[in-house]
Amino acid sequence: MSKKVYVGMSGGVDSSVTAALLLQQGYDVTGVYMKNWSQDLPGFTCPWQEDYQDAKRVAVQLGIDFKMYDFETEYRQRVVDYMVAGYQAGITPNPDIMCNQEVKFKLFLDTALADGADMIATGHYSRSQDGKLLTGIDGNKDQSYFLYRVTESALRHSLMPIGELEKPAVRALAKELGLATADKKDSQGICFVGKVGIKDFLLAELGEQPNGPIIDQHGKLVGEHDGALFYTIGQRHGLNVGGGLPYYVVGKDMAKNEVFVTTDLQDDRLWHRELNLTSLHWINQPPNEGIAYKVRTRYRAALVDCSVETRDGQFVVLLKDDVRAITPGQSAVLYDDDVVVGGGIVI
RNA sequence: UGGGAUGUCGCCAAGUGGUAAGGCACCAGUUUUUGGUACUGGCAUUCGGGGGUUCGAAUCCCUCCAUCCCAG
Repeated sequence: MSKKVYVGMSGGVDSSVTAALLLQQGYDVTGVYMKNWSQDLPGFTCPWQEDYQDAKRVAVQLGIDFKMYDFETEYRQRVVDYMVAGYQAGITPNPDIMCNQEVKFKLFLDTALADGADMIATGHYSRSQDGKLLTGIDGNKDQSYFLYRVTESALRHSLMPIGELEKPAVRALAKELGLATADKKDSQGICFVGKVGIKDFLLAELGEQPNGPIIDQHGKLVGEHDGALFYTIGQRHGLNVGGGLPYYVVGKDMAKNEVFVTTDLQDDRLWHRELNLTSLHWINQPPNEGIAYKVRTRYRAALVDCSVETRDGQFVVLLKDDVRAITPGQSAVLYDDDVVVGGGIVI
């Protein structure tokens, strides 16, 4: 009897093709739409119903079973609240990483298994092999960065067939199969952000924030911000201060509600050669000191040569090159060739 | 109150008689399953106000206003 796979179908092309491929490969496929968010926001109408319809349409085309899991409550608690709390604390969290850790590869997996599935599958550009997480073949789309917090056991129950393909091939396949989502524009990870903008979202969640000073590299007051928590390291726009060169955020003092900026691209505060990580997560084995790895400090950023060590009980990544705008709350992911070792959150 | 300097888009800033550079910010779009970055495009009929000279002025003259600095 063929294996029963539950495919997370978001209503996008990637997960549509994922389902189609698994079907071709002989799996007993069931499509599942995860309803994680449905709330409209000021100036934003949540498209979840359309997405649901698109996913269902593809399922019908493929002739597979289809169902919906409602994870709104959990998504709200484990992803959105986490994100909002992070911003309030002055850091810049990555909600999509949390979504994969908590929702897709925990809640969805557990629910699917309890429902009778043998495996789950997602439309990530990444590969899951023997409990290991590998980069996607398409170096341009590789999404393994978002998945470093997934566990080995979850990977053993997960399939990511799209990871073997390049994006154009996925599109072509969707077209060839005549899938309803073939020409659909790529969607965002979190439906409401990207469309609404993180600042507007936080404003809706937290309300107006107290204004505070924007201070440049000479200690000079150059402007006023409308809430330090809205700004992140390396950010250039949104400060509303001009005059010659662009200003980049290099730091914040949440207690004093101050934002520090610089016009000097060589400013020490903008470049780092070391990363201190917390909330470490290793998929199979922890990395070894003295071995060369590569690290990625933000999605789609270039991989940087590095090594690791523990110093005074603190896990440290030593970079071979300076990296710009290292941001607390963001994740650093270690790679050993095309294998994702794991990573942690920047302090 | 004397003496000096300056006033060009929200900010910085070219332009000293020939019909308003550029940068920042901002806005729009592209890239992107976080935030951010980057890229592309848009953005002063007008040069502190009012007179005058001239075919023609932000650029010359007069005057008023504002700001800054040094004196006191």
